[in-house]
Amino acid sequence: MNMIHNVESLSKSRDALSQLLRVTTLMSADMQRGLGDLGLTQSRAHVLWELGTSEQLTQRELAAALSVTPRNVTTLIDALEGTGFVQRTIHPNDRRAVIVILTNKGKDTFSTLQSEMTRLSENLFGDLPDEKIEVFQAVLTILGTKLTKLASPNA
Amino acid sequence: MNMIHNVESLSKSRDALSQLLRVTTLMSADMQRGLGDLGLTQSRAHVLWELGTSEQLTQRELAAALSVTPRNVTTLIDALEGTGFVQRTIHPNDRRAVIVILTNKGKDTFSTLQSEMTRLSENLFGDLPDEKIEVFQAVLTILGTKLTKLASPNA
DNA sequence: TATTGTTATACTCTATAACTATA
DNA sequence: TATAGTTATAGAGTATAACAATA
Repeated sequence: MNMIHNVESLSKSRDALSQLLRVTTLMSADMQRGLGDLGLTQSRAHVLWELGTSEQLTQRELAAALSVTPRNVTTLIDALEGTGFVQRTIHPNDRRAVIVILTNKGKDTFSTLQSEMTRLSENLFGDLPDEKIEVFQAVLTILGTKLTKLASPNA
Repeated sequence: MNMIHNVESLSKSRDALSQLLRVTTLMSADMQRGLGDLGLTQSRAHVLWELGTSEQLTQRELAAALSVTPRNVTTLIDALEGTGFVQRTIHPNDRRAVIVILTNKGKDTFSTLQSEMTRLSENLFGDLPDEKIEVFQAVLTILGTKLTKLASPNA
């Protein structure tokens, strides 16, 4: 397959990656602004998102879901509990474990996050023709597969 | 334009955004692994990238290029100087200013970063047909424009 | 003996405010 | 008076290691 060593192909790939990184940066900045208005950081919003999706989780489960250490979860839950988004409750069967649940404020904020995600997605993709979105998503799926393999080469 | 309020369109946009975020996360993790092997963090790699692209910059210019405070640049340059990637030099005309340049190690590492970027881009896009890449990039360009407008609504 | 979460400690990125040296 | 960079201070995310309580 000679194409791979073609100069034009090289810069095409480079351009695509550069632009993907640029959009990534812009999107991250935009989301960070929005989260700040809600009194959240990205890490704390991740916690809220997991809890909103799963209803309730132990800190251990949160650590796994977020791919961070249990110690880190302690910090995040301390902060989210201090600002009233979540609440620690005792596990009915295992007195070592802590179950974290959303407060009413946490639930409301999770709803807002969902709405904001929808709003942003419509803002970004709502006026694009279906065919383009489909190709865009197809490419993203391929990239996701490749990146997942890069993350765990044994898989 | 009724399409925007069509349920199918809504979930299509949501799916596209979700997948974009997923790829973003995977890519960030992959790059962070690679940078760690080089003894760099993402922030420090950004500094190296700017210096590699511009040859030399004052700390003030770096702060502007990275969109961080001058104080933050001090921290980053302290760290990069301590690990041998960059060197502070005096400004010939302005004794208040510090010009930061890459050491030989810094130059070598910048070359490695460039190679790694090319390698990753080929890995991700090298075997995709041109038409798909073109649509993918076209969509990214549109997203970039919209996100830029979101960042500065007055523009 | 293994697991859950915490205390202890440390590194990194980031910011604002006050200050020094220079323009 | 304005600018470049630093010291002082602080908040936030992250990690490892040691430890307590519980399984």
